[in-house]
Formats: sequence, C-alpha cells, structure tokens
Amino acid sequence: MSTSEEHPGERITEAEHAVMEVLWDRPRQTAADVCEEVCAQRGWSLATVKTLLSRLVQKGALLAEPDGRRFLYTPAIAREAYVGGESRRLVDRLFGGSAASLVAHLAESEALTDQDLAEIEALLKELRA
Amino acid sequence: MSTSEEHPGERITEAEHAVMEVLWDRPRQTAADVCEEVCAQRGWSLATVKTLLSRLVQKGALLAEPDGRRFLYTPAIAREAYVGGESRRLVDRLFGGSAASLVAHLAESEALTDQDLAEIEALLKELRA
DNA sequence: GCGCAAGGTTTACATATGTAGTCGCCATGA
DNA sequence: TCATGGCGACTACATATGTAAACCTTGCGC
Repeated sequence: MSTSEEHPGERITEAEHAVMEVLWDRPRQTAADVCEEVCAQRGWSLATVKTLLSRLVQKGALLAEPDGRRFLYTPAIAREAYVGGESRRLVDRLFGGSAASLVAHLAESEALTDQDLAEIEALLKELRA
Repeated sequence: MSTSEEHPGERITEAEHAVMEVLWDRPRQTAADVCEEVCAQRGWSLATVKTLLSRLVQKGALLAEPDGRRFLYTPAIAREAYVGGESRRLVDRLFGGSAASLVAHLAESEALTDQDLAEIEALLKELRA
C-alpha cells in the first residue's frame, strides 16, 4: 500500500506548508507573487518567502521553472499526496492506524456537526454504490 | 503567572509524544519504568527519556509526583484532549476545518477499508439514535 | 551605457528538537 | 561509615525551523 513516494522523507514544515498551499492553489508563481498571498497574513517579509521557497525546492517539494531571470515555482508533489501523507501519519500516530477510530473520535468529541454527519453519510452511501 | 503556568498550547513533540503514550497507558511510572517501555523500540538511552520527561513537566504536560527521592510521572493532560487537539489542528490546516472533508479524503484515497466504512456507518447510525 | 530594481543565493541568528553526557545528592547495603 | 548505585538537574551539541538581512548578478528603463 506504499504511496508512490521516493523522497527519503523530507518533511514539509508548517511555514513551508503555507507556501505550498499558495502554489497548489495556483502554480507557476514568482516569489513576489507568493509573498503577495501570504506575507500579509503571516506577517512575513519577502525574504522569508524566498528562504522557504528555496528550502522547498531543495526538499524536492517544488519545481523552479526558469522564466527569464527569475523562477516560476510549482508544486512537485500533489496536494492530495501531501494531505494523504499527513492524514496517515496522524492516524498511525494517534489512532493505531485505524482511520475508523479517527472518525469515531471526531464524532464522539462533537467535532462533527450534524451537517458533517449528514455529509459523511451521504458520502458513504455514494461509496457503497 | 508563576512557574507552574498552565499553557494549553505548549506543543508536544514527536519524541515527547512517545513518552506520553507510555504514561497514558499506565500513569505513575518512574523514568526507568518509562525507559523500559520505549528505550528499546526507539533506540533511546535513559538519559534521553529523562530529558523528555523534564521537558514535558516544564510544558505542563506531565506531573511529577515525589516518591521518596524520585518522581512518579503522570499525564497532566488527558489523551483525549491531546488527540482531539491534534486532530483539530490537522483538520484546520488541511481541510479548512471541515472534519467531513477529512473523512471524504480518507474514503476517496482508499485509506478506509470496507471494514472501516462499515464501522463508520454503524457508528453514524448509533450517533443518530 | 549605467544605475537601479528585481531575483536568487549566502549568511545569520534565535529557538526548538533529538539525543545524550556529566554532576551532585543521598539512601542503602556491606 | 563509606563506597555505590540510582536519580533528578544541569550541560552539551548537532540539526531543524522560523525569520530575515546582506549580497551578488543582471535585465531594463532613462
């Protein structure tokens, strides 16, 4: 059941993740573009964004496509893969690998609203079909 | 705000979490006891466990109950709370706060086995009752 | 042509984290 | 009573992470 991951495990950090989100939302953006999207919210400077972009490229999480004298950054890993990996990590670490346990916990701890429950039910019905 | 400040937000790290699990499983254990449980698996030395225990006490995640010249460590926070917090953090960060989205993702990414699905369905039915 | 602005690269530095050694105290058995 | 071993406290140190400044290169507008 191994995911098609071959990077030795270059974890993406919290701060880096914020940058990834911007690029998943819209690929091929410059450092300035990314900053435009997050610097305000996170109180970062352009320099910080540059650093994070570099580190992400090094980690193989981003691709830097040359565009004249600058780079257009694009995710090298799909959001789905990342989200899946993180989710799995959580489930493994806290729920003994049982996703059902996670759902159970969410439900019991009232982290799920009635609407959530309805949505999940609908979803399950669909999956069963 | 004295030393024994109660910070609900003091993050517990991966390594520290391993120690917490041992104590959640069985409270009031000494450093040596805890080591007994994890040193082998994680390849840690007793010293490492001691450091982690100290940090956890500082963070307010553990209580050190004096027992003669040593301490019996006990979780100061319930596992439920920790698990809930971590789950919520993940949901917020990756699923825009929608727990249902998480479940949807798990389902779609086949992280849920048929049995998981069945369990969840049963669970939902119960919650509806 | 030339300086400036835009971009990436290097360097920086504090705090966090993983992992562990060392110090000093003291209860206990020889 | 005295050496020992067990124990927490203090110290250590490399790497990771957050955050950013300094620096270097080069295309462009004037």
